Parts: sequence; structure tokens; C-alpha cells
Amino acid sequence: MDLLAGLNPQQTQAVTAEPGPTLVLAGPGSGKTRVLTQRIAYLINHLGVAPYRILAVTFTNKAANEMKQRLQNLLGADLRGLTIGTFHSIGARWLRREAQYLAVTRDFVIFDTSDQEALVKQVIQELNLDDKKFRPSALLAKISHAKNELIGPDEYPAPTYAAEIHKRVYQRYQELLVANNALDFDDLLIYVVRLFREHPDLLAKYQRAFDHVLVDEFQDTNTVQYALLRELTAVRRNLYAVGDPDQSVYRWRGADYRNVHKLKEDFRDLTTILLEQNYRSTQLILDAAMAVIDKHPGRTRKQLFTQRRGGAAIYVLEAYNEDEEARYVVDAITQLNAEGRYQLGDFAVMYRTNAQSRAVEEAFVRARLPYKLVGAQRFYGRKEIKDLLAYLRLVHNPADSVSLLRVINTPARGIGAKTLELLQETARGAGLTAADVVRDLGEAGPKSVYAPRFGAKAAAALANFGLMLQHWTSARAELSVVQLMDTILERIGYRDFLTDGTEEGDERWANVLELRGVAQEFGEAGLSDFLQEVALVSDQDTVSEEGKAPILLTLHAAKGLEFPVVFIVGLDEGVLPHQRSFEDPEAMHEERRLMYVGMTRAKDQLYLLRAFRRSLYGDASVSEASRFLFDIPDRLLAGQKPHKQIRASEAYQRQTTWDTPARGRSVNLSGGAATPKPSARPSGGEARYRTGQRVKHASFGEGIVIESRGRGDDEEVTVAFEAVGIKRLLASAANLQLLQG
DNA sequence: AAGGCCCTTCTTTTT
DNA sequence: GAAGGGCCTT
Repeated sequence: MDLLAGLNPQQTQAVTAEPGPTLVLAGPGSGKTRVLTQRIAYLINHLGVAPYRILAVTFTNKAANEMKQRLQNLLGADLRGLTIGTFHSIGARWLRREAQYLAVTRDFVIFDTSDQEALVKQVIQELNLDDKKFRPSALLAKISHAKNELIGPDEYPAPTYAAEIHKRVYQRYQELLVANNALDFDDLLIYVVRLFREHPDLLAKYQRAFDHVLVDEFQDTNTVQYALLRELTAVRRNLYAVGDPDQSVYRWRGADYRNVHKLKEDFRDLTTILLEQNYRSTQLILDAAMAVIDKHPGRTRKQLFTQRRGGAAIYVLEAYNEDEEARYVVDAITQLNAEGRYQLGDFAVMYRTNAQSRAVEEAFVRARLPYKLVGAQRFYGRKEIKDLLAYLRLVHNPADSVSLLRVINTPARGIGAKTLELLQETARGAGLTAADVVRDLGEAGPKSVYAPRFGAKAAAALANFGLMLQHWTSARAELSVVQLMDTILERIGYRDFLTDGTEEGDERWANVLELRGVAQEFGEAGLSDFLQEVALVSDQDTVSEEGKAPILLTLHAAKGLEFPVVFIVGLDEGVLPHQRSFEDPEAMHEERRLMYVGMTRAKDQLYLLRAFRRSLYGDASVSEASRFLFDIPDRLLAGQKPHKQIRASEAYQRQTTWDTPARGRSVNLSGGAATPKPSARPSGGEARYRTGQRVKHASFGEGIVIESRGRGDDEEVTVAFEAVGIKRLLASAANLQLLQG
């Protein structure tokens, strides 16, 4: 079979590049995954490299699985030891293999963010810190940052008092991780690097093992990941990196797209190949996306092009609020679907923050349209799921005190805060884990040396839990993950505990069953593998390929995906770009890249939506159109072109030339003949106020009507007052006096 | 010990 | 506008 058939010249160049350090800068939709897999196939088939001498690293399990799948199709045969996986899963695998060198055993568990927080809270208590002044999340950020710079707890610089506190927290946190036989996400990477630095023989072994190392999404690597790659490839120098700095959106997680530049410095003979031909979007969408990203300072310009000339204009829609914004989306989907041009699975709705999904979901539910929400965090973050996983983790690794504390009284067993404090104290005093103590109480009953420390009732409750735990840990070897899960569920009466007759209760139990399904799919693999798998799933892993319903997801989760029709909602200053990026130019650049990523997901049609009024933390405020909207040339846009909001005082002076597009005018959504506006203005009596009218309010003074809309039988009027700014009023209550009209 | 109520705080994005 | 923490009652 001809591996190179159907590749364009740049792709061919990338696939057949001479061994040696190579950087492929791949624009969106340029066939990056294809190049990466063909490259591996090329190494095996044409250069005769043994598959087990190849290491391919990705960021998500989904990307890894996709590559495996494609290679299987390409090469037919089994992949005979080819290593493909995420940075974290490969790290975990190697660390289990080399656990003899570590302070933890090979059964270590992986602590996720909430476990980390629980641990830090414990530290805050132990060190008697003011929990108002030291927030777990802030402390964890410090720790993670230090870890990513390969700074250990004892090397942590402490020039100030605050830094001294951080250092102590870091030290104790790390001790507790070891005591729990646990690693956090960062540890999965830094332990490998440290191991390599401390044991040159180990490093040499891994350097020898892999002739070729390939990395996907190279722009998302952080300092540790880059160090790992560099050390691994220091001898053979066959590092093949694929990435796109324009799509770097994980800075907040330590990713540094400047690693792309570092690569050029560290490997002076680096071959760089640019992939600019796009096989996804229309030229119009590419032009719009390039217009946005070209405003990004200090980047290498790429000229993306496609054979797909022209294309439908990008629709800009300005809604009154997020509910109407969501309704626009639903209406457009309904319409395009009814016209038969697109299946429901062809649509995607993207947003900056997860909180924005609520309004969209509600609109879908109201329209009785199905939808799929992406977010593993959401599933694995649920209480019932975390609880059940904590039981499994505890059985797997009884040293895991975070899990023990989580489940020891869930469902309630009469073990309260006092008892738990005493339990921890007892364990610490005896140099044991809490699990050891409860198991002894269970086995020896009242004769246990620990029994006298507790009240009779508490001791009995603890003993009971200890017996259960003992039973599970000894039964564990003979049971599959599903069987163990069933045993636990049955024993603790979890179903009855979760289902309380409400719909939510049923949903909770359904979630448990879903996790059970995951375990079932996992088959015969061990508990350890199962726990690792669920600890390392990403949001992007949960996007199923053949969708039957529109998909709702964050812009981050959308990276790497494509859809015929894309809606990006919340194009408001403060949302995208996010408020938190206003002060920091680097963060602002990342918002721009995020916008670029979102836009380039669209194959045929792109809708950009914003809401004039948006609620944040409960109450609403007026927002301005995102700066990114203004970067797109007008000629590429249709619908309501963005306009700068006019301040109340300015509006007052410019009333005669007011140019707000009337909300509610007919918008042609599908690009065909004019069609009725998707959502009719709520019917009601004739509106009393119109945009541009001058009105007077008893206490706010004079102003101009920005907008008026029906609300039940009443009318909601938004007025820009000269003295007090923009206010929203109910016509019936405000008693506005019409000054002209 | 447990459950209910009110208060605060907060949200970016996720391996 | 949700979720967690603190404080109250049973």
C-alpha cells in the first residue's frame, strides 16, 4: 500500500522527513493526526524501525486511541509493543514499573484536584493556619507551580513569611501524599524526571528503549514535559514534535508554547515543516479566523488556505440576554435541521465557561431537542461517583486516608467529626493508617487496644466499618472490578441511600450504574488499571464520534474536534475574553487563541452570538461586544454586525443618530431566502416605548430608551439615564414620562 | 450525630 | 445561583 497517496507536498515532506529533530507546525484542519500516524507507519514500513522502539505521546486518551486505531487500519498487523499514551498515563506506567525507587508502592493511587484539596485542608488544620487567609486552591497553585519548575519542598525559596508558610504546607502536603501512597497529577511527571536525574542507568535504559519519540500538541507541553522529552531523546535525537502555537490554550496549567522556540534552540539542526493547507473549513471561515489570530503579537504568520472557496457568511447575533441567545441557537438548529441540510449531530455549541451551559441546556429542553453535554469532570466530579470510587480506592490502597474519610460515614453510620478526629489522632500516635486502626477494631472487637479510646457506640461503629473493609480487601483478589463494586454497593445499601423518591435520586443511581458500565467494559483488567483509567480521563475523551445530537462543550474541550455547524456563545467582554485576562496581556493572548480554536472548528457555518445583558453570580449587568468580533472584517459577516456600546451620557447627546440595530428585526439565519425571525417577541399589547425615545424618571432623571421588550403583560424598558447610567425598569412600575416620540 | 437553614464565596479553562 | 461552611435544632 502506498503510504503517501493523497498527501500534499508539505504533508509528504513531514511524513518522510529524515530522522532527527523535527518540528511540524500544523495549522488547524491541516491533517495533523494523519501526518503523525503516517509518520509512525513510515518509520515502521519504510525505515524498518521496530514498533516497540517507538514512543508516541499525546495529551488525551482520545487522541492516543484514535492514533492506535488508525495505525491498526494502516498496518493491519498488531502494533507489537508500540507505546502510545498520554504523558500522565505513560508516567504512571513507568513509575509503577520502577516503584522500587520510589517512596510509594506500585499500588499508588492518583489524587485528583479534589483529593488534593482535601489533603491541603488537612494540612491547614494541622498547621493551625487561618483558613480565611490561606485558601486550599491558592496553596495548591503555588505547589503545582513549584513542582512544574522541578522545585522540591525543601528547595522551595522562602524569602518572606508568606513564602515560608507555603513551603511548610508544601512539605507537609508531600509527606501526606507519600503516607497516603498517592501521587498527584504533577507527580506523575516530575517523579519520572527526578528518577532519570538520580539514576542515570534508568535514563539510559529508557533512552535506549526508544529510537523515536513523537509528540502531539507540542505547544501544550509544560516545563516538566519538555524536560522529559529532551532527556529521553538526548542521545538519539529523534524527537518529532507536532503542534501549533496558535492553538496553545493551557497556559494556566503550566503549558508554555515558547517550548516551540526552545526546541529550536536546543536542537540547532531542527527541521521545521509548515502545514498550511486546510481540509476542514471554508475559505471564508479561515479568513475570519486568521483575521482574529493575526492580531496576536509576536507570532509566525501562517497563511491558511483551502480548496473550499467561499462559503456562507459568519452570522453574528446579538440577543437580549443569555436565554434569548440560547433560543437563537436552538431555533437556528431546528431550522437548519428541518431544511434537511444538517443532521442534529452536525451541530456544536461552544462556550468559555461551563456555567454558560445552563442557559443553553434549558433552551434545548424547552424545545424538546436532544443534546449531549461534554464534561468528564462533571461525571467524575459527582458525589455518588466520587464516593463509590473512594470505596474502590480504599480497598485497593487502604493507606488512602482521603478516601477513607470520605466514605467512612457515607451512608451515615454514626461516625461523627469527634470520632474521626480521635481516629486520626490514634492512628498518628500509633504510626499506623486510619484503615489499620479500624481493621484492628473490627477483628479484635472490644479487645482491641484501641477500643478504650472510643466510646462504646463509636468503637462499635468503627469496628463494623473495619470488618467490611477487611472483608473487601481479602475478597478483592478473586473478584472482578464489577463484582467488587456490586459487593460494596450491596453491603452498604447504596441504592436505597441514593434513591429518595425524587428524580435526582434516580439520576444519582443511574450515574452509579453508568460507572458500573464503565467497569464492565473494562472487563478483566485489574482494579489498579481501572482506577488509573478513571483518574486520567479528560473531557475530550468523552466526546463520542458518531453523535446523534448537538453537542455542548467548552472551547477548551472543543480543541481537536470539527463540526459542520458551530455556534460560539457569550462573545462579550468579560466572558470571551474572560474578565480574569484583562490585567494580564499573556492571558489576553490566550483568550484570542481560544477564540481562534473555536472558530476553526467549523467546517461550513459559524455563528457568533452575544448577549446584551448577562448575569454573573446571579445578578445581571450590561455587557459590551467582545473585542474579537471587531477583528473580523465586516465583509465576512452577516446578521447583526457588532457595534460599540455607547455610554449613557454619549447616548444622550447622540440620540438623533442612534444606530442600535433593533433587536427583533428579521434575521436570515440560513443564508437562503429571508425567513421569519427565530423567536418572535413575546406577544402582548402594543409596546409603549421604543428604542431612541427620550423619557424622564422621577428619581433617575432624563434618559433614552435603549430597548423595550414585552414581559408577560408588562413591558421591560432599558433606559440609558444621563445621570445614573443604564437601568432596566418595568413600565408599569417605573412611571416613565415620555418627552418626545 | 444528623439534618436543616442561612451565610459567604465564587468560577475560567482540566491532565 | 450553587455549593460549601458554620450554626442551629432535634
